[in-house]
Amino acid sequence: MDKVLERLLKRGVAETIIEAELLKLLESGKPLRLKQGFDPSCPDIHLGHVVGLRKLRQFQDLGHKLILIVGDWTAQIGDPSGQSATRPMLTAEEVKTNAQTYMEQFFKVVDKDKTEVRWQSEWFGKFTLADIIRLASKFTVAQFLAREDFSKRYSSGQPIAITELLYPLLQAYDSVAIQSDVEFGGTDQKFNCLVGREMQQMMGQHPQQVFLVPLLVGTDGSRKMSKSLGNYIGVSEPPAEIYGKAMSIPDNLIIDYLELVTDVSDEEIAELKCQMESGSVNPMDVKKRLAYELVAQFHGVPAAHEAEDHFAKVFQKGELPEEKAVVLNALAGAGVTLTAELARAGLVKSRSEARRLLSQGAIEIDGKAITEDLEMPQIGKGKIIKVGKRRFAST
RNA sequence: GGAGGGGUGCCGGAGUGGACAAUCGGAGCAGACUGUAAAUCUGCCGCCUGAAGGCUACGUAGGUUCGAAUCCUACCCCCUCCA
Repeated sequence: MDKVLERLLKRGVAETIIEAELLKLLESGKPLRLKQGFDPSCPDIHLGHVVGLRKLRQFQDLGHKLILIVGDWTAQIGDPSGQSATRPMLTAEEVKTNAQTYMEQFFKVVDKDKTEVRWQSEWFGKFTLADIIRLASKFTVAQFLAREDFSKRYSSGQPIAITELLYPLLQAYDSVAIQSDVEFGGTDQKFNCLVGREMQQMMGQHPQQVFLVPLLVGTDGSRKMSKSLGNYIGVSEPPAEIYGKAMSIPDNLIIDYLELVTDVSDEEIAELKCQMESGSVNPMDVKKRLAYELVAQFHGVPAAHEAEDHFAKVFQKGELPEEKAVVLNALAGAGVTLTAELARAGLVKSRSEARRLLSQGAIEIDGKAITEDLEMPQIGKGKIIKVGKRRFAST
């Protein structure tokens, strides 16, 4: 196997089905049709998605073509791999704006010129009940119960909606509709992708290969990265935010992140790992490298330098940040207190929260903790206010 | 169609007439310690108020009561088992 292919098929890959066939396809030189789905109910892309998207990019760089499917029909069902069976139906308008947001972020990683966007409604819009029955008739309940998620819920008495059984069928049919050669997804997509293979075979197509990437663990260090768990790093977050969040991940995740979402070479990663284990390097420094790489990837090198400096200054040396986005109104009338102003500016959820933070010594003005709620005119202009660990405002 | 169980705060889950803004656990937030790591310890964890206090909350709507998450009535929703 040549070096490029080896890297493509080995690094940051959980499983390929069937590897030998995929390799043969890649070596044949034929441009492949890569399939990636997009759920329009959740338009924001985070690092967890990036793992797969980077792989797609690597395939594209070898001349293959991505077919991005907007799942405007499956979105109405809700992917059973989460627990939430029911999802609000989206209006056509919402789907459209979500798709736009998604693609803005998507093409930060993926090559737009080698991507074709298709909507499920192109084919499902014409579907009839007869079509659905025909699809469903090819599968059995036993097959679906083989899927871990379903079997678990079934045996523990959790509900499984009929529509959830439909989900894999629809996703599988997408593969038929676009004549997919390789479907991409996280390991939680394995079942759906395999149904796709079967469906294609039934329809007289060559079954697609399946390329599964590992699920990235979120910043909390325990659960998979997801927006709803709040343990994610979004690709369109501001540089300082990405840098800061990266710095807050547990040490044991550093290597995984480097491997899955950066271009740092295997050799270097191995070395860093070795150094961390032997204690010859502070894991924090490796983490800074990671944070830097991430910002550079999504915002460019200059932004990465800036974020690095900012972090070192503000958090390591304890200096105050120069300027911050949130500006409080220092000229508010007498009687307008800091807590009220913080709540108004959206830095805290409520005045109660602000007061709580205050009493815990979590609010600082120019680096000095305060415990009393001051009125804005008392604070004056040009001060830096720090709330908790990472919220800043200025007057 | 029949029988039974249940809907409580972000989640899980106690509570079965007053002491309940609601035990406890998890998540989250903050402080100490640090490397904005982990672990640990401490505090907070509906909203308004400096506080006393008030307001809104235990599926929905009514009712009983001095007083209801707790009792009654109706309605909505969910789950399990049998057919």
